[in-house]
Amino acid sequence: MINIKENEKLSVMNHSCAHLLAQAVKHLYPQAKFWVGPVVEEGFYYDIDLGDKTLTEEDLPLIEREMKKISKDGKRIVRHELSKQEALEMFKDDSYKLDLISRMDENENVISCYTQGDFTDLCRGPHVESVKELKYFKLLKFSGAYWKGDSNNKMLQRIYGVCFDTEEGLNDYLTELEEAKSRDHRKIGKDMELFMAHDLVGKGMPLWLPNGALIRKQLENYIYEKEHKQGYLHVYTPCVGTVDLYKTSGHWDHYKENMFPSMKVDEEEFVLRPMNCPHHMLIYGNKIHSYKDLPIRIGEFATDFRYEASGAVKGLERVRCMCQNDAHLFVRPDQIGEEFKKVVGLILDVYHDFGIKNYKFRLSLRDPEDKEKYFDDDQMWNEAEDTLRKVLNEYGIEYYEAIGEAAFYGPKLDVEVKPAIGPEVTLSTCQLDFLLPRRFELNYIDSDGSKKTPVVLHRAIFGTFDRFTAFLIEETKGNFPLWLAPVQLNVIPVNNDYHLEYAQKVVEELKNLDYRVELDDRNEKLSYKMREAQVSKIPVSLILGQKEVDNKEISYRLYGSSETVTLSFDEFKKYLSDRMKNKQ
RNA sequence: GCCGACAUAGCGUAAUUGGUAGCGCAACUGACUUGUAAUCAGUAGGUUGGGGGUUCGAUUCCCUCUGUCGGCACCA
Repeated sequence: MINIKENEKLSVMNHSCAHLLAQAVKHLYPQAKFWVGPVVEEGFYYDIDLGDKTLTEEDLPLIEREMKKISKDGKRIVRHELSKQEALEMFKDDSYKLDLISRMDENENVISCYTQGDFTDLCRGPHVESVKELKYFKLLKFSGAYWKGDSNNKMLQRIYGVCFDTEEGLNDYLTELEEAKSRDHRKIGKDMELFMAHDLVGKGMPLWLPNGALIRKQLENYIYEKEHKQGYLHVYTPCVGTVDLYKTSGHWDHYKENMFPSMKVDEEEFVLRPMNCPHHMLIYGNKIHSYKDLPIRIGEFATDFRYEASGAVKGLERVRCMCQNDAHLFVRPDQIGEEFKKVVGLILDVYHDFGIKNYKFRLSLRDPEDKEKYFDDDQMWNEAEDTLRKVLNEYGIEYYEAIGEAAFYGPKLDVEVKPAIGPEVTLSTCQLDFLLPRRFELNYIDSDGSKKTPVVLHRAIFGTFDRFTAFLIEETKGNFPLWLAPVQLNVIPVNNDYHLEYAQKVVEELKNLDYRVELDDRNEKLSYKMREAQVSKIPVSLILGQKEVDNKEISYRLYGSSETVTLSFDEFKKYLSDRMKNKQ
């Protein structure tokens, strides 16, 4: 999908369109006061204080009509330059603009504003020449948005829209938005019976149905093998811990608002765990470790509970009960680079297997101006951050640095992907932690016999199985590769009276080879069964009739294809096993 | 959590100014015996998300709870 912000021409148009929106709003609601109206990837928005007026669905078409009217009028967009004093005077009745002006740099002598007809807005520009250039736009949605993005502030009303230079561009974009809705994992998850939700279970607590559970099981087996090969030791630990455990880890002080409230049982107070690090710290601490034993990698497919804000939960993507593909790597400081490299390598390997291409690496670093926010060990931070950079550069990976986005306990690498609907989310993560091993007083015996504190890498390749599955559903649109499909093969005899026996034999043989295969022996027309097979996105459908029976062949048709291929049964089995091997 | 919208059969939807709910697909039964995206006929399926209120009467109006959706905020 096109990124408006990165397209120079469309970016200017969308910015101008935001002004056009503001002008139209001002015409319809003279009390309106305006905050900011930037261009974003999806188009533009404007944050507006409408006083007592609350926007409703019906308002958008009215505003849009007014925008068209102004556009037809065709006023030029004229730039004026003002001194800061003049600007303060000009916008003296507009507290929002005054706030913007007052925060502008004194050295920036010139402040600009743009006028189109009866409307003037403070703006850096640039803009299109005239409002008549703005013809192909659409207002998409509206919502509340906190002033300055701070939830303590008043909520303004935000209107989103998008503008194109051609009608075709706009229509294509709107079609793409519709298409995105159709691959939303929540919709496909329901259609394909992958997961469900129920009021009686509660918000953010999806139930995995057999089809979804099958996919998840494949993911678990897959990543377990990968981790096992890299020397991970897998464990099982309880979903609860005492409050004292989380006081020790620091979660009680720093993460309590994201935890379910504690429960008292006899004399102990328990919480549902929001993460697994404390349990894994205790497992490390269960033995004395030599420097020679490190790194020690403790992995677990662990169910966690987080009290996510009610407005944040979404399908499988953001849930209150999740299963993490979690591991904690206990390393010596000199092993950080090597171990980090292995984790990044594993991420790349896995993404390659799943054919995931649209992702971004984000390296979150400490803000050196704000050291108080972070665990205090300059040398550790500097060395670690350099090491992470070095590894990423060695791989030649494109990444961006997010200054000030590090966790307070250490820098981290996140892999971000864009879901069908909504903002980017983190899939994989690898976080360095200098603090937690200290809090649990973990150590290893170094070569000189002294006790040293290990560094911990928290890492999750899939992130959570929940979110990864959500992403996978949207990537594949439910058309899963053979090795993941809940039902892999569907066998359709042409005529039950004559071909059923052969079909049953084929089914049995495929089942013996561990394929998930179904026999469709209902008394329906072949075309009807084929339609159902295609609608339910079964990767391979076999059609077995007289020709196949006579020649001991099979004919198959792939999902989304209109071609039929005929092979000997042996050739077909080879074809299947190749696809399984190549994860196709 | 905040702003706004929504909740009707398994799924997708309809119901005029308030007069106790229709349709399509799926399901079930029967007939048809099928060569690549829907064979025909019939049957059953609903305390209109829960609770409360207004009213002679509520799917419809009001309150509340729960859930869902679009954003915002959050995501040690």
